[in-house]
Amino acid sequence: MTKQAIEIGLHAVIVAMIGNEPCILRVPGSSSADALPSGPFDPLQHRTMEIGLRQWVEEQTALRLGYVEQLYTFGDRGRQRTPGDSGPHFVSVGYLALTRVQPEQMPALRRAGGEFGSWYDFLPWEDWRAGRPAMLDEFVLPAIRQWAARVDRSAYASRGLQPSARVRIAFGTDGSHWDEEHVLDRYELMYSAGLVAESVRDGRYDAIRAAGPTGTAMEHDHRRILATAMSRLRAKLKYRPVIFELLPEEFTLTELQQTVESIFGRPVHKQNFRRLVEKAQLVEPTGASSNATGGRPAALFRFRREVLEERPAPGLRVGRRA
Amino acid sequence: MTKQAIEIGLHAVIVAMIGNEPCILRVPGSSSADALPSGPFDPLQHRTMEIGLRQWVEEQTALRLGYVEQLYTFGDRGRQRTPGDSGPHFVSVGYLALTRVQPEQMPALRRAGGEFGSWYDFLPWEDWRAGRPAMLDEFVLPAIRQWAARVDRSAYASRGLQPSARVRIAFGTDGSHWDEEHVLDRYELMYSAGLVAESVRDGRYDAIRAAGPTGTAMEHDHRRILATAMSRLRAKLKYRPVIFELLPEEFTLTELQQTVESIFGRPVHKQNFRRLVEKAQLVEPTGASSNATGGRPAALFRFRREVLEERPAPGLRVGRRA
DNA sequence: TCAAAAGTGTTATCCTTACACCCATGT
DNA sequence: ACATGGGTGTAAGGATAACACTTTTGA
Repeated sequence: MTKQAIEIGLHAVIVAMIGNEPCILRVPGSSSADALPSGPFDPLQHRTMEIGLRQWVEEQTALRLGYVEQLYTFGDRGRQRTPGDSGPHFVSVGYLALTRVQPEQMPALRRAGGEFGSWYDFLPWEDWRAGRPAMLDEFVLPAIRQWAARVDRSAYASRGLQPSARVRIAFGTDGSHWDEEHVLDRYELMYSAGLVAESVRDGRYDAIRAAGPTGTAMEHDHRRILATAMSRLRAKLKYRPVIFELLPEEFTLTELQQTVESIFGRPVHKQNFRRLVEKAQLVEPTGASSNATGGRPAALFRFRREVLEERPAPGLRVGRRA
Repeated sequence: MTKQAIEIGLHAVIVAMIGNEPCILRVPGSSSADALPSGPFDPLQHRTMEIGLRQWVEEQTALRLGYVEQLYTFGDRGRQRTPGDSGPHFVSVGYLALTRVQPEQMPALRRAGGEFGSWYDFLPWEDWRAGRPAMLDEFVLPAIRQWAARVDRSAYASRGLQPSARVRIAFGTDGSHWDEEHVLDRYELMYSAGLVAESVRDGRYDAIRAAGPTGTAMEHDHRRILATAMSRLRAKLKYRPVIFELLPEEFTLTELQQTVESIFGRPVHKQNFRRLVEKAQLVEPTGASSNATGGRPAALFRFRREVLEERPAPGLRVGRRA
């Protein structure tokens, strides 16, 4: 066993709702691109990686993290492109973390270099709340189909599905439907097809057409980690009540629905959503109501923590279509 | 950033069917306990950890791995208990891998030190194929309930669910049903309650009653990694056709059903299972039939690889009950 | 002819989806 | 009164779960 000087980096996708927008904390990267907040893991100081992560995030940002979940560990040599191959090597562990932000926390964050921005700035094609994004048909799909047709049956496609089949499933074309959980597949296909700035930067031979409105780039593979986090969170919502980690203590049903819609990136059906919430006994009325929005006042609810003890998989299994 | 000499270990839960038993490859550990096969990750040699894993497994065992999936990364200092706190530290990455074994491969494996054994040797309470295991009511549940009652409302239970609620959900008592996917929760509760040999070995203060038929112990936290792998595989089967990685090219529907039952550790309903397989168009008849079992000959089928291109989540969504 | 396993047909129930209308408040 | 968002009832269709019997072979 050759002993390598390996360093472990922890990268966090820290999600919070700001207004109606699902946002992530971003920091300036060492190049000009944005980066995810990250820190080292020192096994001398912290018993587990999650404890280490919580500590440096809370120290540097004063945010209290709620739900935290490990996403994936990348050991790629290509990740950190040091020219030549000696020197330390990196392994990075991605984490998803949910939190709440008060407006008064923002200036302190900004002084520390961080800032919350909509996650759809980075992956704009994932936002279907106002309908199917035009960029898909105008730019992404034509380009990616062309790429897929070119590499189908090439060495690249030797193992597993043909690229064009992967495109069909990931992007919901030709009879498949758009599945909001396939965020990572879509990002990876776009990367392979040279449709995001990162593929050009990484010098992939396929990167020949990176131009177009394909979102803000990030350092290293941080946008990939973000895509992983979105996939996981969108999936998780359906069987765990983590959505309440993003909401205030009290909220209206419409706020709950809008938060779900923001995360899923698509509208959901109002009546069915409410029936679902009611049947799952996820919330209880506080008795109070809110007239903040300028129509009929809405009843306020709170999360019924007891469901955790009552039901095996208390999530929001919202249906496919709005 | 303090630079630590950290080593990355890759640990593999390599699953294959032998007869009707789901088996994992086990190797002798450095103490007397069994261990999972593992190897170092050297970023100089391998571009990604998965490539590294495939290579040393294939070199050492001559097994060709099919589906491979990363499970979880542990960075615990407590894992490798070097007395004192200097020296190298370890991070271990767990993997699930599926393969097929021919009988003629077994002697070579054994010479290399490895051997396949039923995964239920390690987690016997997970096997409900012949009905609810008696050990649950005779030993596990009384002991674990006693532990839960004792630590409820103690510091241990400060965050999240009360231990007794966790027990209720994980073990399906008091109105909950047994969910075959909760393998990891059950193992972790048993570890905390001191019901497996590992908790005694690790010197946990709760480890006071480790005695009883709670399966073969493993080195370090390998049994925990196995539990993670079982959870993931049982969940995965429901939406990805990975079961076919464990079956021969041609198989009867009963063999398919028995393989699913072995992995899930419970019987499934025959007619509904067949209807499910048919509706999902997962298999096609080869035309041939097999009279190996001593009754009416069974038609042989093969996996229809095309489903991968046709359906978004082609798995075996078998129902809850037999 | 009987044991052993393969293979099928039907129904009740629940869940999902889709539909459109009434209600309470502020301006 | 009207605009704005809050809030509900109902029915069709499909999926799930439960039921028991017939068929084909080898011994």
